[in-house]
Amino acid sequence: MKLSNYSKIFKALSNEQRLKIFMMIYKNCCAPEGTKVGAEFRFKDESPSCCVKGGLAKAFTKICDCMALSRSTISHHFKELQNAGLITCERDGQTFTCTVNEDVVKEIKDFLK
Amino acid sequence: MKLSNYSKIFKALSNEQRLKIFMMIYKNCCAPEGTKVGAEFRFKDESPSCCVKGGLAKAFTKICDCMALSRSTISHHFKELQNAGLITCERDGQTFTCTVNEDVVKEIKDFLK
DNA sequence: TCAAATGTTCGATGGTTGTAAAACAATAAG
DNA sequence: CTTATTGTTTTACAACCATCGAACATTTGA
Repeated sequence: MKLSNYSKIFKALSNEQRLKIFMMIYKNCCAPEGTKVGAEFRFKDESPSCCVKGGLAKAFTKICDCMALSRSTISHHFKELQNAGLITCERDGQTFTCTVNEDVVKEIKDFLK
Repeated sequence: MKLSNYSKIFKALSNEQRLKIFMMIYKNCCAPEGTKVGAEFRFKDESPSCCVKGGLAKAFTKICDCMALSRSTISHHFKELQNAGLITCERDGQTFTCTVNEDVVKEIKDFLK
């Protein structure tokens, strides 16, 4: 991966609100089976461990319920995260499903040796 | 570490030029003994493996020689990296020595589980 | 059919950022 | 002593960014 690509990823994570959005998705999708998600990144009215492998349903709505940002802003942040390659979103009718691109996360960790 | 702290670190790495500066220091200071530094992050007229544990001397000048940026801009970028806690710089007379805060780097990796 | 909900797109706006030039202070070299 | 080198600070400016509200298209529910 090129350097500019890494900086693009870091830029996507450089805004605190957007980082929170990413971490909520990340922690709820990518933690090892049975891991408890810390309070900081837990969705509303959701049990402490709700790790959903293979796509988080209703991601947009769930995030909206947790954050004091307008829907248009949240939509924008999702776009940025997609654009950086960190997540993939699919919308089928009213079902907005979101996946973390774990290989990209791994590349960041490898980049920092 | 607080979420805002992580976003601050990612912001410091979100600019491509600044990321390059950081990586040049990082790869030349923190690689395991004997590691060859890739061409991308090698200083000018320096051997492929020049890993300097415990502080890189003349970091500022070396970076200046590698990049097409004004000295004031590079100074600014160093400040940002320091401000994010990624590096520590010390100036004694004409000797500008620079160290990577490896524990901070480790925290980022841990953050991404 | 009508209303509510879900996400997107657009336009505006205030704030932040990357960059350079110039002036500077401190040190080193001739 | 004078000049060159190093790095900082200040100022300025164009580009970019985060945010919102409004208008919108789609889909679901009543």
